[in-house]
Amino acid sequence: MAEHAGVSISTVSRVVNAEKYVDPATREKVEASVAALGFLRNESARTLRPGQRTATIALVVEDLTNPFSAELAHGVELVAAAAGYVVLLLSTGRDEQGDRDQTREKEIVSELLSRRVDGVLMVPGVDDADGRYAALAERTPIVFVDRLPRGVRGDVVLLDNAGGSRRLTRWLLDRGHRRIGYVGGDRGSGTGARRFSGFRAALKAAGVPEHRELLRFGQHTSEEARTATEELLALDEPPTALFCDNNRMTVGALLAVHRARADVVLAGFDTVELAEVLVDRVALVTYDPVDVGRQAATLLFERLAGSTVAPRRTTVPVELAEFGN
Amino acid sequence: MAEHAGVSISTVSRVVNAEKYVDPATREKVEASVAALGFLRNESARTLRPGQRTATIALVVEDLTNPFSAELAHGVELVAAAAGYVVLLLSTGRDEQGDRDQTREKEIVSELLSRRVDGVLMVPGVDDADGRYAALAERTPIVFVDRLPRGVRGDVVLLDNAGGSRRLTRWLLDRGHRRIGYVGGDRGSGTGARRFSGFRAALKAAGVPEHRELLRFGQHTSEEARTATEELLALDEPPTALFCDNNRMTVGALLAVHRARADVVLAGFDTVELAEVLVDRVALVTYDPVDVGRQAATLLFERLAGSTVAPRRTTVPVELAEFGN
DNA sequence: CTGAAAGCGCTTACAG
DNA sequence: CTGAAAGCGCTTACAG
Repeated sequence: MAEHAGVSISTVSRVVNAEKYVDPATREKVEASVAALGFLRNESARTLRPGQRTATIALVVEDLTNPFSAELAHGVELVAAAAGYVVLLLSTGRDEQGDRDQTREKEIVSELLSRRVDGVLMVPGVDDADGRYAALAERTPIVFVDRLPRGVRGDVVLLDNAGGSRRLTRWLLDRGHRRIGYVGGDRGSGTGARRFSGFRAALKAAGVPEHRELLRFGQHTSEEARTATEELLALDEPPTALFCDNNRMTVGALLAVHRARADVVLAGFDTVELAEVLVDRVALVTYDPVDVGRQAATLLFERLAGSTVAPRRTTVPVELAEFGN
Repeated sequence: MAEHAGVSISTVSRVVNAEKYVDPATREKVEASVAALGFLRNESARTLRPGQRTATIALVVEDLTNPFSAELAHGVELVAAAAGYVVLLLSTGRDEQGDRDQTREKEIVSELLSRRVDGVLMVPGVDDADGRYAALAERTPIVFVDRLPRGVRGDVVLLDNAGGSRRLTRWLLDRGHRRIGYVGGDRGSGTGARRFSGFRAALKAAGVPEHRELLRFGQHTSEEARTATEELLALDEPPTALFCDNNRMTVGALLAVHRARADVVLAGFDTVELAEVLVDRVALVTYDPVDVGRQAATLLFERLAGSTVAPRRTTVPVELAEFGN
């Protein structure tokens, strides 16, 4: 490359980096050679120098087949691309029990550290018992999304899970429902726990007793949710309304209610396409996952720009959308 | 690191790379230091050496908010992770006309080349007029997904678009439909063109004339598809069935048909959750995008393992699923 | 405005 | 089995 242009490699570097103080004629010569040879600077070599960035951020999610993760990733990618960064995508997956695979998470942490990514966006597991996130956070700016694991400091972008659930539950209570079924996923996970606590808080505030036989946790797929809903509907005293704590649950419940032609009102967390045309009355708590990704990435880039303010917590508001005739 | 362990950096390298011919005692010493210091090899430095890989592949899609892309990415990630590789995710986006943004695509190609990714998986635009893919393909193994752009050689994983459309159309014809509306996206794009050609082929084979007034192209969102469907249903002689050429189209058509309570049978390409409970009768051509990603990644890793056979073409079969009472 | 030289953190022949 | 040394492709003071 340098020989082809008849200059030193320092000069090539200066041209490629668009530095000032290069003679226009020299610049032209070099640019001609760059074009002729299809020269593209080796990023690994550039990165090697201390103080140089990889211009790479990583996004760690559980599973991209969940639309939340996919849209989140899209929001992140938009911001990253605009900043000239590139996104490394890693999924943690789940083990047989539906928990986070800790081995895989540790592997991911090492990978990110080895590759010297400039920053990390992560939908974390609920706790950080072994300090794996802390070890990462010590060396790399990190923004957590959707939950802040116990035992780590870091910026975090949260959804208003409890608040959304409270509003959704109140919506049902306002319509006179007292026997509300709960179709839920993981009760232990941060998200599920917060949504359930919002549900309970609303009942308590209204002085409405809980019906333990109407609570179904542990469903992971819409199929499981459908079965759980069918069981609820088959009770001697079935619920008059259902609270679904995420989109999988809502889909399953919709199927069950629709097929049973049951007269049940639905309230669900997350957007579900076509939900509103399936049952007579439904309310959904929604938010824009793309925007969550955008916000989280923006926080991260503020850190990369040098911000050293105390860990920040942003809560993305949720909307209650009511459908039905 | 080397000093901490009291050995040379060569020895550290040997231990970290799990090479043989290291004295067990030395190995232990080094491993202790690695643990104590939290040492993690700098991947950029390793990569710099000629012949070394980045252990990175890139996936280029248009837009991750489309479930097809997201599930594809998941399949890719599974295979990559199993091989110890990491996935760089890049989206091309679309410009105002709904076309691929060529500037962004060129940017992506440079990025991939600069970063010396070991391989690329790409859902490409339809043509390669300026040879941007060819320039990439010359230096990097590449597998195209869903379409092979004109003017490039490369492995490719295709869907049976024309075949699926043919079957779907035949399904409608077998049920006596002769006036079939077509709700389509981009007619020019490889995918859309193939699906439409399958539709036409089936009509022709059955000796059924085309009704030009029943063809609606150019819809990009489900909202636009809904409007187009409403127009079709409002015709003096409306169609008795609708062919929807992708999931966005099917969603829009479902909404329109459902709200108009129209007596229309639907046939659609791609999976649409809950579709079957919305209308009385519907057939969908489906396939597993996760598996498409898995297959494409597998082809790529075969290339990375040294395969030099001629460009291969895989076609992922599609299923016809029939719903309704 | 430009070049020679050091050095980033590794891997890998080459000796020993 | 281990170390000294070269070299990967860059960037960046340092001279000039």
